[in-house]
Amino acid sequence: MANSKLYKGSLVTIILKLLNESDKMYGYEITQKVKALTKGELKITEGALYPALHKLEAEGLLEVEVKKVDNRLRKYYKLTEKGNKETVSKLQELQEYIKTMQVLVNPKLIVE
Amino acid sequence: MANSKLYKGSLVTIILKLLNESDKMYGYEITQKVKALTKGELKITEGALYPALHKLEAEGLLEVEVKKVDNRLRKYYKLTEKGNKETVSKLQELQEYIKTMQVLVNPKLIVE
DNA sequence: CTTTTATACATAAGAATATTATGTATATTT
DNA sequence: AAATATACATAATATTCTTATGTATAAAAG
Repeated sequence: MANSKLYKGSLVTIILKLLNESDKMYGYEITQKVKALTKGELKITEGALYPALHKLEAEGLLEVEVKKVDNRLRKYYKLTEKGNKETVSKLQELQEYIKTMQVLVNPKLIVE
Repeated sequence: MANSKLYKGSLVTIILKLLNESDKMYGYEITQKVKALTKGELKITEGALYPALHKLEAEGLLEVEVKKVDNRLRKYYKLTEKGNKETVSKLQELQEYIKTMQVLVNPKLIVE
């Protein structure tokens, strides 16, 4: 997941936001979408993604629908109502994080 | 360290940048400085800070000078030359991270 | 004047998150 | 025919942090 350790902790935010836009997505699709959007800068590994999806489902933030396409399984995930709320919350946290880090790293600027 | 998991991975960047500005600081001073700059939003825990400082020292990014002030020990840390270079690198990574996350989270905006 | 809070270090046990490696299976491209 | 892409999954390990605990001195509060 990129050369930077900063991405640690960001995966759930990314998953939720992508599902928030695309209505429903399957795991492999998420990895490809992230790769494309970031021009290869960020690669979601399967060992991180699938356990994360399972956890979000167990928490009731995602619901699954299994489909067979071209004789292969796809597990489509979509946000529940709870998942939508959590998405908003996670995006706010991201904005807070960015603001706080800019204060720490550019202490001479006042960031509104 | 705040309510958000996003800070995971950011501690080294914070430490290096603060030392880059203040010439030398001791551990407790770092915790107080971060608390003050972020108005209490971010609190560096000792269980995270001290091992991180020891690791940075072991890697040759920091050097230590022990002083006794008011009959109490202080371990002053300052950046080595290698530490200065790493600071620049970590700050670039932070800017990259923020840019990438904004692409993922605001895919309709083009971020330069 | 005694207890609490602040200063200042440290480490160990455990939780959380991700990497790396491995496995299964089908479809497509070389 | 072999390699790559699609699509899922998990186990072992690494990394980072939280929580809890420990030591010790100084200052503030009751």
